[in-house]
Amino acid sequence: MSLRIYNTLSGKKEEFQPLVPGKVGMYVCGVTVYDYCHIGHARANIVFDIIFRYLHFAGYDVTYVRNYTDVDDKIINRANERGIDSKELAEEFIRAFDEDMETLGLAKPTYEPRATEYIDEIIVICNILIDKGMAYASGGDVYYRVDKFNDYLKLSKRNMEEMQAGARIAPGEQKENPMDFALWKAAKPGEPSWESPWGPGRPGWHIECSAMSSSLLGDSFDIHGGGRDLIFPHHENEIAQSEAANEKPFAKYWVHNGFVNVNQEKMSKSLGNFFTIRDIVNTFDPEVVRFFILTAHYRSPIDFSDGNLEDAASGLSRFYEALQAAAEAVEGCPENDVASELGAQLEAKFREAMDDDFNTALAIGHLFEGARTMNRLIGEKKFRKKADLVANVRDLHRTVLKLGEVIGLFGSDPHSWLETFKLAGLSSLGITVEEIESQITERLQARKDKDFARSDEIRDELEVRGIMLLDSREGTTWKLK
RNA sequence: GGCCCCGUCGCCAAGUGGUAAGGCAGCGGUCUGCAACACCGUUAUCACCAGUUCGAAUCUGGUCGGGGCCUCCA
Repeated sequence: MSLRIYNTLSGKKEEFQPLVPGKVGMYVCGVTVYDYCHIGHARANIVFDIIFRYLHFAGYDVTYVRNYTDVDDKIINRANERGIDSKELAEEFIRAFDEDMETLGLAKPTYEPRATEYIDEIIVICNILIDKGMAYASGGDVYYRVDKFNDYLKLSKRNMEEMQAGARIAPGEQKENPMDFALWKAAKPGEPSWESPWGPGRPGWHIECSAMSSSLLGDSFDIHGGGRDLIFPHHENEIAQSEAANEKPFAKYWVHNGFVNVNQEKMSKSLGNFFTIRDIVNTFDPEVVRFFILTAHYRSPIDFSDGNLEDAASGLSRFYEALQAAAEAVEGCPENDVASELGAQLEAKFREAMDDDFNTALAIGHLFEGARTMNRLIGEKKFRKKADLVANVRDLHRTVLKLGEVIGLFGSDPHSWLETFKLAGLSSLGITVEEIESQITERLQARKDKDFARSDEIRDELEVRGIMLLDSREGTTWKLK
C-alpha cells in the first residue's frame, strides 16, 4: 500500500504522488520568535519531524524547510516593552527555539530561513502582484486585492460575504476592501525597516512564506504544513500571493496538525493554562512528551494533563524495560544463521500504519506488540540455548530500535533512561537511593535468615512510600510504583 | 450567525461498509517463600433515534452533548 495523506485542500486522504518522483519538497510554517515555545509548538514541530523522518525512511529525498518569522508586530511590541532592539529579541528566541527543539529530539530541517533574509524576494513578489493588478500600493503600504483572486478561500472553504461581515479596516490602513491584506507595511518611527519602492517598510505577515518557499523549493512543491489555526488567514493568503504571482499551483498537499488542550480546555494565556516547553521538561522527560504526542493521531485534538503524561511515561518505560531485557537476554549468545521473520513482519505493519496518513498511534500499537513478543520469547525455558528464539529476539530488538528511530523514540540507552526516570521520581517521594539500598540490604539478610515477616514488612513499608521491589536471580532491584 | 470537527471498554486511543488494534487500570492463571516484574487468558457492538444496505462504529437524516475557526495564534 502506498502512502496516503489527508489534504486539507480536498478534505480527504489522497495517494501521495510527489511532483518529481522520489523527491519531496516540504515547507512548514515555523514560529514567530517573540516568546518561548509552548506545548502546542512542540506538537506541531514533532508532528512534522516524524513526517520528515518517515518520508526519508520511505526512500524519498526530502527537502524540509522550516522558517523563522523574525520581523512582525508582536516582535516589535515585545522588544519595545523590554527596551531592546527587535533584532536582538528575535535572536534570543531563535536560540531558545533551537534549544527547545534539540531538547525534544527533533531532526534539523534542510533549511531554516529567516524572513529578514528574504526581503529582496519579498519586494519582487510585491512588484509582480502590483504589475498584474493583484495588489496596490497605498500610503506606503502594499495590499493584496483579495477579490481579484478567484480561488480565494478555497483552502478554508469560507465565503466572502460572511467573512466581510466581520472584517474591518484598522485605523491608519488605507485599503480598498476590508478583506484585503497587507503585503508590505510602511515603517512607523522607530520600527525596523528596509528600503522599498514604496518607502521604508517591512513585510506583512504572509508574504515571507511565499518568498522563502519558492526560493528554496520552487514555485510548486509537495507538502505545506502548519497548525490548523494557520489555515485562515495565513495559508489562504499564501496561496493567493503565490498562485497569483507565479500562475502555477502552489503546494500540492496541505497538512495541518490538531490542537493541544490543557485539562480539556483550550490552551490560552487568558486562562492561565499556558505551558512552555521549558516548564514541561522540568517535570517530564522530553521523550515522554514526544511519546505522548505520537500516541494520538496528528489531526486529533489531544489533552495535555499530568495524568495523560504519566500514562505516556508508563508506556515508554515499558518499551525501555523490554529493550533492556532483550539486550541482556541475547548478550553473549553466539551469532547464528537462523532466519527470523519477526522483524520484517513488524516493519511491514509499521509501514502500513504510517502509510495511512502517518498513523503513529497505530504504529506504536504494533511496536507494543513487538515488545510483548520479545518479553514472551525471553521468558521461555532455556531461551539462551535455543538458536531460533535468540535469532527472533535479536531481530525484533533491532527492528524496534530502527522503527523507533523513525518516529524519534528509543534513542537513549535503556539502562540510563530507566535510571534517570527512577531518580527523577524519587525527589517527589521524599526518599533517597541510599535509604532504599540500605532497606534492600537489610531485607536480603532477613530473607537469608528466612525471616519472611521482617522481609515483607520492609517491602510493604517501601511500597507505601511509592517504591516497588523486584526480586530476581541476580538480586533485588526497585522501581517507582 | 457562517464554516468545520468530535462523541469507541473505568481512563488514554486506533479503526471510516463485512461482525471492534494497542497502552494503563481490573479480574483469573503461570512464575514466586509471599509479592512485584514478565508472560498467558479475560473484559466494549461503538452518545441516542430513524433510514440506506445482504451487512454500518464506519453512509444518510435528525436529536443530545463537547470542541474549533471566522481577530494574533502551532
